[in-house]
Amino acid sequence: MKAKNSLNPALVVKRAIAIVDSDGLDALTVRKVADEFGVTPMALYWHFANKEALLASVGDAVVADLRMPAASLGLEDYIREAMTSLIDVMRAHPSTAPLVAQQIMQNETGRDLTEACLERLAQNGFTVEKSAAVVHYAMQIAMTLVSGEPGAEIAVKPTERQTVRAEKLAVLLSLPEDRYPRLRAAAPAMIDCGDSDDYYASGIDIFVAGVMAEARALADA
Amino acid sequence: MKAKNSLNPALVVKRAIAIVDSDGLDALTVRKVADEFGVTPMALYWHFANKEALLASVGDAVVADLRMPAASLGLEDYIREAMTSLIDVMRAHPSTAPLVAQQIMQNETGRDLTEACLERLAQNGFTVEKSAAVVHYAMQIAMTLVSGEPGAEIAVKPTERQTVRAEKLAVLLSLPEDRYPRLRAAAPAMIDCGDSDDYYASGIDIFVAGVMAEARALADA
DNA sequence: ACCTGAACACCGTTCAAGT
DNA sequence: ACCTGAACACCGTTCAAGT
Repeated sequence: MKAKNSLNPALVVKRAIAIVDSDGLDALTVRKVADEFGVTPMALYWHFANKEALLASVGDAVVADLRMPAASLGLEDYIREAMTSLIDVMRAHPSTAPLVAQQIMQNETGRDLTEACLERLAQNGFTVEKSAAVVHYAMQIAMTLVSGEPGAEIAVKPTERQTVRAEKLAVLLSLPEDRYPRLRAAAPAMIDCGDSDDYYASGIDIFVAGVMAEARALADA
Repeated sequence: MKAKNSLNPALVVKRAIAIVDSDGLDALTVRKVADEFGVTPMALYWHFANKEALLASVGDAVVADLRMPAASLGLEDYIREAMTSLIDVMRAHPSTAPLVAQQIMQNETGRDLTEACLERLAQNGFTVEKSAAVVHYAMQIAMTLVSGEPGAEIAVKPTERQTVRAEKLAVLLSLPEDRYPRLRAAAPAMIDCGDSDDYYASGIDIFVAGVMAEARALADA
């Protein structure tokens, strides 16, 4: 017989994050969470309206660690810091990245960050539409960088990642050398990005440089 | 009684794409496809090893329309054309974007496009690692731009999109004006990007500008 | 207020059998 | 070669009932 009040939303979310971290997002089922608490699946429905609500709570919990960049920063550094902050939060629990992206506007810090970015973009000549687009790109790109990190294979269980990587590499290396010399040479780098920090820094650099190019174009007009 | 040979991979994939287009990727189930052919779910397993293989075939079928940019183009225009080509292919069947991204290297045109991009990046001083990263970013960003197009709501059935959009807008407009003036002003643009072509052109511009900034940095070194 | 138990309508997939 | 039929191990979720 289980004690009452053994369940509460915060505890459930914590367990859910642990499951997602170890086995991927698809492994997060209502029944599995319930099992780990030694409780009936339906017990969770007292604390969450449905699975969607649980997923939203997971996203919100991960977003909670989001930090605001220093308010004194100019456009370029602010965008860079905002992206870095977002990515850092997602990297802590990579498989939750899609949930974080979906939940960010429901979170106070997420909204404050968005507002601050929109403010800086407006100050630099971006129209409302352009600003909205840039903020949207930033969130989406942060998510894909994390979800699609080569070598991380977020959708696959950690135990099987090595195998999946090896298979992918073998496929690329089986291509004819005369037709795909660059692809074969780049194969290891495409399957595993090597240094994660470099991978993210490079991605952020490209995005920030792109936004600044747009800013210059607007300033010239 | 059903006629034999009523099923073949090409027909099944065509039906699958139709289902995904009208009801989203989650609506694509083995049972639903079978139903539409008036056939047992297990009939599909003669033509496809499993659902994963069916999804791969769907991705491959959509990638098939990918076109190669003119070989004479320089780095900037080539990257732009490659991105545009990828995005155009995905926009034809937006909900399949993740499948396309996953399948692109299994497709001949996809590999040729990748090889050509890697070649041009190498000619412009990009290291193997940097080239691999840029190509990877391009694919991932193309996918998120399409999957995350504001107003498209790929995961939601077309009939419910209007409602979902209205709810999202209401949430943003309920925020306090003194704290979130920019967010409120940008709300309509964030929920619906208005002109899709502008949205994609702007996203491509930012990415290409970012890559060219990197190219200049490498040329200076 | 908080959880159980049985049931329902779904999944993908196996395995043996039909034609 | 191509498909059926029954079965299995999963899902999320409803609804009524227990304490």
